Amino acid sequence: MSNASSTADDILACARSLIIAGGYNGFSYADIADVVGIRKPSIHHHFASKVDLVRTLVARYREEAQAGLAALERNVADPAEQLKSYIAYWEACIKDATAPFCVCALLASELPILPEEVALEVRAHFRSVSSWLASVMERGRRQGRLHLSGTARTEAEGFLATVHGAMLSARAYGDPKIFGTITRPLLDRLSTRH
Amino acid sequence: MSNASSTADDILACARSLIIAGGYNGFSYADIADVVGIRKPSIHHHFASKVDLVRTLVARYREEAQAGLAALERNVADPAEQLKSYIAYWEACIKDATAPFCVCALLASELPILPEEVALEVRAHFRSVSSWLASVMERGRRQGRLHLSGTARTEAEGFLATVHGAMLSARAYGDPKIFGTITRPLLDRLSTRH
DNA sequence: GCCTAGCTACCTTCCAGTAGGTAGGTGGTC
DNA sequence: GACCACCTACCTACTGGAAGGTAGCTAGGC
Repeated sequence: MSNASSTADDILACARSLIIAGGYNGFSYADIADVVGIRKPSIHHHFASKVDLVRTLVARYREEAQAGLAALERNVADPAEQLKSYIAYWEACIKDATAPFCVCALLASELPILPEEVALEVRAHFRSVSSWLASVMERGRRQGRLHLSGTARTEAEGFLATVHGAMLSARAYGDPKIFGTITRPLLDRLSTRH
Repeated sequence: MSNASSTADDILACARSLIIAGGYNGFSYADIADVVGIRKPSIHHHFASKVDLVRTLVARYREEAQAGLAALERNVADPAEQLKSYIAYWEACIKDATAPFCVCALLASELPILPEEVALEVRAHFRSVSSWLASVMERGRRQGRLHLSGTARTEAEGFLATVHGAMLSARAYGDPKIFGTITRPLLDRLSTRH
């Protein structure tokens, strides 16, 4: 194992950024081949089909996301600070434009035409992020660190939706700052010291 | 004029629902031809190119949206009720599944790979809806009918983002009810009688 | 006689995917 | 250590089909 065959990783990384730009039908094997510096059919050596490639890509994205949230749980004690860090992460992604959109949020918008195997992964991502958010909300309320208007679940869904919408607005306006403009009041409203 | 040539309208309507399902690259002329009951090249008689078709489609969508908002201004006096009606409109769209997503919100997610002519229309839609929302927020505050935490502009952007995110969540969970679950607290928070 | 709204037939380009080959490396066995 | 079997990671050449689009025809209406 170790840092073995980086080509497969390069293909995944390239496909990820192409999906972030234009979704499942927004890129081709030829696009990847050009960037990675490999011939088109060689991609099939690493991933049997496009569905296989994207399913793997989303599965890995989900692993990274889970790992990121787990790290947040370990390193940040306060629920309010956890939400702030989550927002700050995306704010940084959008600002430096490396990955200015959640892969699963983008794919979710195309769900009706997505291959079922990919769709399953995308739906699972929404469930796991929203249930993490709900657990943060619940803990924040118990500890008196977050002020919830409704149930933890409702607050979590509203939070996630606003973050996704803020990504979309940042893209639509071509202005990274709008993400912060939208999410800051969201955090303010939840934090107890208002 | 009058109810002339419905074929062009049929093509636009069909393309619209296909775009709502999977975005700009999620449909082809062949798909439209199948549904409309026409041969593929006949579409070119009505729309010179795919870009032309989609640009026309989005322009018409924008006109309808503007007309809808104007009707809301005419028929509903109270700003809080205007927001409620706006939400109710989308809730109905999502529930009966005829057009469960905003055309421009979906296209906005693919902005980086959209033809420039289409991208311009999409960006314009965001600006006009958000400026309408801002004017409703401002009026609501002046009339003491809406309780804003920040500026009218900020509230409008947050409102729009949450609505878009709620559409996405409804799609991701395959559950129309989640749209209401997310947007109801949004309205409650803004309405003065909380 | 011209316009409208279709049609068939065709073009080029691109798409994901396949077939079959090669160069270089690894491990096993006599 | 020579030979062999097998593997990985690519390659070239190609296929069938779908993409958007073009050329040129025809039937019917004002």
